[in-house]
Amino acid sequence: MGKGEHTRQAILDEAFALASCVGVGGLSIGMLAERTKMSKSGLFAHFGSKEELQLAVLREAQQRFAEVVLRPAFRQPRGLGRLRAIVVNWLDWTREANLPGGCVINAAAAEFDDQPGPLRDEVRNGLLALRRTLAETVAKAVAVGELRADTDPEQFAFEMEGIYQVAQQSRRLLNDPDADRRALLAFDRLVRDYAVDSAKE
Amino acid sequence: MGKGEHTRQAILDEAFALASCVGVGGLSIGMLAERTKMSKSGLFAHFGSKEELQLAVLREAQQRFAEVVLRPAFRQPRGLGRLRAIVVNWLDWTREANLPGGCVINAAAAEFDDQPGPLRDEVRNGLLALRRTLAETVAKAVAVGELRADTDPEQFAFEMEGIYQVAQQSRRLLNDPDADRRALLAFDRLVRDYAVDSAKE
DNA sequence: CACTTTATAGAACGATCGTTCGTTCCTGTC
DNA sequence: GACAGGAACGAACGATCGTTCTATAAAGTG
Repeated sequence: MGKGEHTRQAILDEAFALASCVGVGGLSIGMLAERTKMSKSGLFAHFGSKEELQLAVLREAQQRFAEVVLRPAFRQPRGLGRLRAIVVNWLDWTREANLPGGCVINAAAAEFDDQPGPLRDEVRNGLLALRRTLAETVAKAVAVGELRADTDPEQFAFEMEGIYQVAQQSRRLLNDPDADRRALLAFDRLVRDYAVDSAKE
Repeated sequence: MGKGEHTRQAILDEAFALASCVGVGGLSIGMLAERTKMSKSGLFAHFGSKEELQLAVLREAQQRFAEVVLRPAFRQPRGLGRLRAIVVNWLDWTREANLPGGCVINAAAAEFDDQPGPLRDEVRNGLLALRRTLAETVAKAVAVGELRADTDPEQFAFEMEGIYQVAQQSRRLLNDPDADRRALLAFDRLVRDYAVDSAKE
């Protein structure tokens, strides 16, 4: 629509990339104003408070995640193929989205996990929704007959999340070039354990 | 030795607990002085800079981790028993150590993973050392004959770290009461996959 | 007890924080 | 072309940041 929406989005883009480096809590209006070549007050007016800006960044992150990771994967037919597509997209969504400093969501999760308030609620709800989506996708793979009937979808989603997190840490902090390969290895082992083929124990 | 060492340790204790809640980057001299009932300058003199204080907190964390998690586990004979003891201690070391706000190390890892400097180096070296310790423990379980000879100790350590991270997130952010149970389930599955018994494919 | 070293306090520094206010500028409408 | 509304600015606010100084109080040593 108007011009306001446009600059607001431009601010959000920059805030998104900045938060990726310094964390959602590390965002500052001054720094952001400098980067966008705006005045502090002019920028501030678009959000009304710092917390609202941070919330907007978190919502932006979830939206991009859905676009970059989930949506393309959901074009695959239900089953293991779709599940694996999610993992593959997930592992490099920080490259796909503009995230020079790593996954904002995971960083925010560690940052706000014990600081009650709207920010914690936002990231919590987002991650709960992700777990639900993962579990449902697993359940469909069971329904399709590619995973064993006694598979626990939530446990499966739990372990997938773990694989993602350690992959991020290994790649970004430890500079492990094999992080993605290891993550896929772990995922394949997870799938193999629950696959119908190996049902004969 | 003298009194200086004593108050310095008292400051560090408080800083440790505080960092657990607000993160190592979120520490502030003023807040810490208030909590310890000291003057900002008096407290500051013990460290010389904020960064040095933060480094001291990270070193303290690693030391406590070694004391609370690794040392007791290493009283177990080498093999799967020792490995499992590490996991069990690890999963609730935030309760054992004084960490009201969760694992400082993981939070710092997410915080500094793309901010070069001594802080990043410290947490990186600590986590690398942990991976090494885990991998060595796995290797010993192989040597003892409890895990298959083709086990990749680094891959095993990689997956253990993932289990820990998702357990923390599930427990602290998502308030999942089953987090520890799920983590142990994942670990047992990991062990079963590499155990000599299941070598017959 | 005198003396030296160390530990702590207090005040102030410049910088930056988030936020508010009043004004100016731009944009689109009648 | 006058007018209205939203968008951006510049200046300033009080608070807090990390840090530096100087001075006082305490602890350790002969």
